[in-house]
Amino acid sequence: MRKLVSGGEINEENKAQTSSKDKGCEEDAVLQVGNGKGDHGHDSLKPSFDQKNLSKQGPILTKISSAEITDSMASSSAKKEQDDHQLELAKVEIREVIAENQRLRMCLDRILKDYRTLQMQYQDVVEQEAAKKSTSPVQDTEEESAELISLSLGMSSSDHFAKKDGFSKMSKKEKIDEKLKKQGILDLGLDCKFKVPPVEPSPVGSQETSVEEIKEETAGENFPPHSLLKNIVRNGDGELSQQNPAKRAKVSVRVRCDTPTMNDGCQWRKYGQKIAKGNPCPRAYYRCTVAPSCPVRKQLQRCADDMSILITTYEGTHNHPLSVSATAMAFTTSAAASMLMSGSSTSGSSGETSSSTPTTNSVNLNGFNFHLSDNSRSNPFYLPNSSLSSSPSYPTITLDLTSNTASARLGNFPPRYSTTNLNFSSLESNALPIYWSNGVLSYGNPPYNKNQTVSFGSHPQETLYQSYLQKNLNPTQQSLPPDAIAAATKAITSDPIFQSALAAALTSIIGSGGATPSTAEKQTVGDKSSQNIKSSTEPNFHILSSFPSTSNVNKCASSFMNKSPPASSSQPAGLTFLSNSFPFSTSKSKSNSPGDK
DNA sequence: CGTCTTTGACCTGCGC
DNA sequence: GCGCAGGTCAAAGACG
Repeated sequence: MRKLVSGGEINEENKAQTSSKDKGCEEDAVLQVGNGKGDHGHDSLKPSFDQKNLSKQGPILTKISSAEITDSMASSSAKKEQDDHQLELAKVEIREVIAENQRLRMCLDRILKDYRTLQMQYQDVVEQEAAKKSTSPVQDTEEESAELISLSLGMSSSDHFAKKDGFSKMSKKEKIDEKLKKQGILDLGLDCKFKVPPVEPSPVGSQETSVEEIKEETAGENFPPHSLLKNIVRNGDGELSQQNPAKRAKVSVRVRCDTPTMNDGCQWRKYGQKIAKGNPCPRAYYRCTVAPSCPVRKQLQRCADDMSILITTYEGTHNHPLSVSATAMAFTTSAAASMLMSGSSTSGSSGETSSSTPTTNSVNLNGFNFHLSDNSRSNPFYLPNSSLSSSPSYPTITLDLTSNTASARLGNFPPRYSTTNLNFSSLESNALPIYWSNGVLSYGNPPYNKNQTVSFGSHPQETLYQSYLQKNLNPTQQSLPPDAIAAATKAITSDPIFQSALAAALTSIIGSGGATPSTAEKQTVGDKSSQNIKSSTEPNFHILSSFPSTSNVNKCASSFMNKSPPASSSQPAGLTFLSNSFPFSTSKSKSNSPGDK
């Protein structure tokens, strides 16, 4: 409106006349042109203004052409359109927020539903247990449990066999825990759950039922809430296995890293630091803070020999959902721990004293050396100058991602064999060094070739979730005959857990492709093909560095976990691992991994 | 002001 | 029983 009477001169004078203190109002007036609203506040200003102009510069008013008026109208209409556009945008945003709200509500509903289901199952188990207490013989349950593998990181074989030896001595909670395990779920620890299809037709009817139920659950879920909630339900008694320090398993990851730490996707809070003997670098202690009650802890320490090597030791089982990147790491460590636990189980049942000579079983699989070493004696299993291995009561597995051939070593590993090299690798060229530099874990010599071919052996269906060591590496043997080695080779390569460990490790490593995490995350699904890793032999591990949503990842992960190895089928098992973000990424977020600041 | 890190003290297990 | 070493706690300070 003001503009209607404002020529160039008027504007100049107007500015001079309107005092500086009214500048804000002036701007408002201009802004409100065309709005048709809110002019009232400036009505007092306008009359005097207009009158002055009219009286003093009346002739100028005549100079205002119709074209100017048209322009003014046009500009006002343009502003109207702008406002309308903004309004539309706001409406769209509101709609999106409403939709998001609905999605979240549905998610919450699902969680609640699962919670209720699990609560009912828990009650059933409690009731069944109470009923069984009076009637069922302990012997049967012992045999059943012996066929199942507890892979909880933090549940050692000693637990298992202690229970086996004295099942009747177990507390009620322990029994429930045991019972839950019998329902077909292997607790892999670190929030990874494997379900165990019955190897043979199980005499226990409930097992089939539970497996079916779980299948049903997972079919419709974006993430495996049954395992999560079960874990939460179990948490109270799950602590039993985790709180006993002598029975906890540890997984160490050695990686070449020039940053203070590596981001494994979890949130950690530092609670202590110590100078360990034999290592000038202090050891830092971290606790998982994703969930308040999460028992998982980790230790960070630089290798005394090579300061560029960062040793991260994980301990415990997450009792909360993990991010995709954290899941990949947890999956790797838990799978490694499962190997460890399988080994521990072997020794636990044997009751045999350990040999005085430390021995090593070395497995080279496409560059990943899994060293199963006996360090139950004073011999440090892995790091001569590090006290990480000096705790003889903690079974520890070390995933070494630093050397030319990335390796994993099982510390405290009880089997008493002479050194056995089991070489599964037909593609030694894939044994490329892994470097952690500038917050990026690189695999192989740069530039990394994404189309690595990885062989994982064959016939995963031949051993069905049995402890390969229990089965093939009998601790009573002091040395392995060639056929035993072959059997062990076959068993290990065909063990799904072992494969999963490798696949997860490779997912972590290859998923980065040497790119920064942000780049990796930016990759679209269309890039999958370039990320796929083709296996020369079945099964194929399709490792995708990028995926749109966690739900897909979890669906896939659960489908993998639910995979029932066909007992006699020759159908190759195609496993797909997904990761939409690289687990080892540096983050500037304070809440992320410590040392990332 | 809340959260996280730092750091000395304390606890526990183990070997002698 | 004592000393050592690893692990944890908790008060104080730093930081955003």
